[in-house]
Amino acid sequence: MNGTFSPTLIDLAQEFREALRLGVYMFRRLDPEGELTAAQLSLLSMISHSGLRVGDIAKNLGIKVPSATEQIIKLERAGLVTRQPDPDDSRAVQVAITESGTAAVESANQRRNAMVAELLQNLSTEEVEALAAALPVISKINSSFQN
Amino acid sequence: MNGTFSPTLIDLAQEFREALRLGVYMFRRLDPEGELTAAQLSLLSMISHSGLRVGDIAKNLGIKVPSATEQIIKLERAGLVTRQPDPDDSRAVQVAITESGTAAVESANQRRNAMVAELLQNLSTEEVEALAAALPVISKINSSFQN
DNA sequence: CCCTAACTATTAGGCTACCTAAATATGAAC
DNA sequence: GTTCATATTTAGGTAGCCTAATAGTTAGGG
Repeated sequence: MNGTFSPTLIDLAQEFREALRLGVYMFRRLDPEGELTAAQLSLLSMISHSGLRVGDIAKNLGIKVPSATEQIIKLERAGLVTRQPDPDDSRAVQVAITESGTAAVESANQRRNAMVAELLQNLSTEEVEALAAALPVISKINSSFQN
Repeated sequence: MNGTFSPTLIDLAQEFREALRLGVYMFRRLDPEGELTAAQLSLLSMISHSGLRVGDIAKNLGIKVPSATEQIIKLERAGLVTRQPDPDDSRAVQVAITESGTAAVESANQRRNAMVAELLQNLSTEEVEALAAALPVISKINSSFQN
């Protein structure tokens, strides 16, 4: 399964892989003195419009259910989400964001977006355009990865 | 510090941040039944051409020195790198890859690049080009993040 | 010289965010 | 009304970071 791909594609793959690695570090650093960790912000953002069941949260985040439970319990202790049995299926648990959760998301999002925007400011117009054009592609790649 | 950026830049920042989050999961999944973890592969790839000191490795990976030491010790135990005092400066430690380390890097790189290449195959020519154009930009952003 | 300050790496201890396997409880189907 | 499937939690483990403290080495100034 190795000669199957063109050399240029393999090169791009390697470069993409390295970019992913760098991205992991950038994402982590985007969590300064923050009230919310990056993972918590992702979870909260997801349920900010409507509550979801634990399993759905895990699926959307691309993590296993116990990992989602763990995060949710932490957020519940912090008063940022509530957990209530799903009225339609008492096996399931509905997770909803609280007012203070919403406030935390907004402030964290603002601060982080400002941080990122500051980094993006150092780019040339062409670089910004190149980045903007590629982001949907990255999102597409991720979808196809999920299976 | 919030009205400082143009709305489009803020939007891009948000989109970029989400792409980073997706990237974190993709990167993690890129580590199947592998002999090497993603972090180990990055480290080994870095020293595959010439040995480096622990501090340089940490710097290049964007992690702190103790974290690099930890990884290096694991790799040494696995027989993939050697550690020797730097002849020019006995405070420092030269880390070099072993033959079996080189073999591990090659096989892991091949398998992972093939995995990524498979994902990239589903993209159109334009999408591939967009991605290729953006990767250097991402790398640049990361550098400016390092300070 | 030697003493102090600067540097390099390691050790110790801690944390986040994942994971798998097993337990619990509810729902569904025959 | 068992039995099988589904949803979540609990328990225990791991990777990969971090900071603070320690030990050894080098370099510079008096």
